[in-house]
Amino acid sequence: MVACLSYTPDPLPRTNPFPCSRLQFGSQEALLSLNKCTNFKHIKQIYAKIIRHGLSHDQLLIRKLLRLCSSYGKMDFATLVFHQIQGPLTFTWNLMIRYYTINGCSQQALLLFNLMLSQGFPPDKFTFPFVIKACGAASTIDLGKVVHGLAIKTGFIGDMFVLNTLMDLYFKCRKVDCGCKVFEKMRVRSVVSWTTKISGLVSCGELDVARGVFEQMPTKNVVSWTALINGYVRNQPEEAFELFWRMNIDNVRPNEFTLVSLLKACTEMESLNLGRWVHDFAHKNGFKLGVFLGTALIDMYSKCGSLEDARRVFDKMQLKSLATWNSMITSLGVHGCGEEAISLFVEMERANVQPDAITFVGLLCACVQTNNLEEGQRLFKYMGEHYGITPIPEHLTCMIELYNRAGMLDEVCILENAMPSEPNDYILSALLRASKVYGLVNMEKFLYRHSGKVDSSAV
DNA sequence: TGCAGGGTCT
Repeated sequence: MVACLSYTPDPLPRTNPFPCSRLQFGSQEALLSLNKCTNFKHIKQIYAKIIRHGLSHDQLLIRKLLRLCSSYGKMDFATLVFHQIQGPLTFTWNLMIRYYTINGCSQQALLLFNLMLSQGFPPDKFTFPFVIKACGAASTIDLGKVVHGLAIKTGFIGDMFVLNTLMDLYFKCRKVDCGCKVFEKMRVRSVVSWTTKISGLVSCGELDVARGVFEQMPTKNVVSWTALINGYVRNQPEEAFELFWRMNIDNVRPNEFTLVSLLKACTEMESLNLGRWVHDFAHKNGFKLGVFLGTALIDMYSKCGSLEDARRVFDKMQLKSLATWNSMITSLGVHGCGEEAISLFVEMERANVQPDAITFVGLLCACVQTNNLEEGQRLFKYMGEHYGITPIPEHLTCMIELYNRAGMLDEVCILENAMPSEPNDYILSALLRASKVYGLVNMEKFLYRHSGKVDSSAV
């Protein structure tokens, strides 16, 4: 968390180290160069040039640079650049807070806000939504309440963006009453205010209340329709489609978000025909096969039983995200195509896509499906040694299952070292299966050591 | 510079 802020870069020159340079490189040229940047190395070169030509005081230029660093996920370099600015404007502080949150560094965002205040830089109406979002991302409702108080004290609480973000924070932290209170106190409400309340209630499990709020909404747009549709996907997928038809009658055009929700509903219903209909609808209505829609289609086809269609979508996708690769690898694995799953993983590595823990869940599941202990052991080792990925319960469940099937219960016990303090139900089930089959006394002891939930009669 | 809805996991 403190990594970015405690990062101590080599000192950079604050003045032009090449005052006699004859090169013509002003702010305009620097901006043009930044606009043409295609890789991070290029950004660093331009920054060096900015320093050399004494342009580092130009905050417009620096903000552009920070935005590029953020888009490349290079927040360590952005931190270095930011701390070279003498007297950053509130605008620039705001952007840094926002970029930290976007890049998953919400703690750094909050630390930077604290630094901003302690150095006497005044927050403005833009600062608060960014900071409140950081509180939400860091799940710190207590700090969120402090920021709420500060927004009141500084007079920015009347801003609709601040109120909408606050409401969202309270709902995301399951403080339904506080979220509703913010909504009630709003003098003016936008479609975003209403939609924030609807989606907030839907995550808090208050679907009926959310429906009531939706019906009261003066103006509905595609986001509000999709928020409600999404609420029905898991437990009442048919109702999600009913709402979709109603939305069409109301002449609200669905977007990619809507179709992804519908595909999830198809998956819940295990309806390949309906899934094909959504795919066809997307095609006929000119939707591009983007990463979200494409990945949702792969998942739907796979879970509805058509691995061939899933693979066809995967091959057709021009742009693939990590989730896309993971979805296809998992699909191959659960359909018993273990070798193909591993081949696709090799292809993924060749494409320079960095795998994550979920990739290895898919791969290890593929090994379980095909009873391939040797490959499972190799991948489990490779995951840690090559990628530094720490095993999560899903990996351990697969490994226990593999060792269990091979009758290697001593190996199961070795996994104890990697076991979380409170193994989840999947792990306990896998261990129980192992214990039940082989009736090992040691296993019973092991289970008792890790959970008070297990009844000895079940073993 | 801003606020709402989406994909991969035993």
